[in-house]
Amino acid sequence: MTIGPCEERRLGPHPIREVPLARPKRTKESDAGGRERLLRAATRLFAAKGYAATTVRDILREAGVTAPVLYYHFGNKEGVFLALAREGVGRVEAALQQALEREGAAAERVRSFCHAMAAVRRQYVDVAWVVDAILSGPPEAAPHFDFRELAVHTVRQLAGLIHAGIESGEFRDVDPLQAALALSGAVEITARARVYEPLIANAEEQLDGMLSVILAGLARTPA
Amino acid sequence: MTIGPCEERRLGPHPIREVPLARPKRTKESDAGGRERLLRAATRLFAAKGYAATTVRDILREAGVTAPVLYYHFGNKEGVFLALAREGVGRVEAALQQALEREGAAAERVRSFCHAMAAVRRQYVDVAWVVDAILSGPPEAAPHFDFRELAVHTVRQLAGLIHAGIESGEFRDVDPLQAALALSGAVEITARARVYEPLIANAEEQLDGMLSVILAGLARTPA
DNA sequence: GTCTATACAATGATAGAC
DNA sequence: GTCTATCATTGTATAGAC
Repeated sequence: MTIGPCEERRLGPHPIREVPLARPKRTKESDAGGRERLLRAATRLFAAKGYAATTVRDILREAGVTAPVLYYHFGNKEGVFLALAREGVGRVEAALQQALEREGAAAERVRSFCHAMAAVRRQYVDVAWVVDAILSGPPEAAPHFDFRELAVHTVRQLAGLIHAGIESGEFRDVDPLQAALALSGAVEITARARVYEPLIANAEEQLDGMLSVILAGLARTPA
Repeated sequence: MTIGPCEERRLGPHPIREVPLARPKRTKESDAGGRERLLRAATRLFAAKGYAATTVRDILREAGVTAPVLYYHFGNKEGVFLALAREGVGRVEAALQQALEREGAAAERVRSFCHAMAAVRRQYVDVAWVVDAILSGPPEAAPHFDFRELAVHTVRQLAGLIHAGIESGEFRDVDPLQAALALSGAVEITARARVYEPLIANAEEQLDGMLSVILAGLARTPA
């Protein structure tokens, strides 16, 4: 392999050019106050480009407000993210709690819990991976935020459902945690459906198929 | 809920302070040339902080070289990432090809393929999700790189193994693709073991357990 | 192939008026 | 609560010597 200077396209300093920041485009019908608008804009942008790659100016332009509005409500860029993450976690918890309260056979309860996980994860994948990314490394420049706790708690709840199914004799005597992790894996794949795009036409349907495969392995009576 | 100014810690401009860039710390025993050193440093940093949050200066300091070395070899920051991603993909392909060539019962072949996937994913999770993140959004500031193709190809290979198991009568007549996706999910969970830390003591062992659960659902003869 | 020195745009954040 | 104007710092990238 030859060694030599890289000949690929060289760019001038800072390739990402921005439209000259003119008057923020606040359309007449836009309703919500600055706080809400900022939160929504930030969610869209963090999702599309990630936390670090999204600049404060990006958020301002997208929200149609000016800098002091952001700093007034959230203190700084990190504050925007934290507010947004907290809100997201709240909704996830609510959705899962609701799914947990459903009645029925263990297999059905597991199924609807997993679908709820997938739905909520699909809605917040992007926020999720941003938080995750921030958490995974060393604590440098990292907004401290407990997202792992939510993930772990969710798997535990799922394991609880499986444990109940074993107790009732509906499931074989497997390790509930391992089964719960396997099911979470299916949910995870669904949430990342974009990556497997050519393989997954209908994510919800595909998830149901995966759940069937795994639940067959849990059932006491062979399929 | 009251609305008011955010009172959380305000920071001066640019909280992340850098040590005044002095002479790069190139220890005497450091062997490799600039190219290798840069690649290794960038991998570590992208892994810890993500692509966007890692600055060229970070990479230079970590590698112990100066700016022109980077621009000579890779053209720009993106070039460093692409070089590193290409190298990673190459290794993944090699590892999986090797696992694919193993002989034995279908269940065993599936198992070792999944373990290879996990091993290689665990080694490159960070690069993987950086690429993934870059790919998922709209094509803004996105180095064009085909990582999805690798993921899809891998699932297809796994589905092939399962299909063979069905043909030979070892597995039930399930949808090979759904089974392959479910197995990929287990691998994915293992690769993200950090997130589920309190639940996963030994990732490899846990993966084996998950595979057992799923393979039980595939087996023709009940467990 | 690697160094010193530096250009200059974009960044996060603030002051102070209204 | 929101605006205009602006700051200091960081960011990517280059010129030119060796």
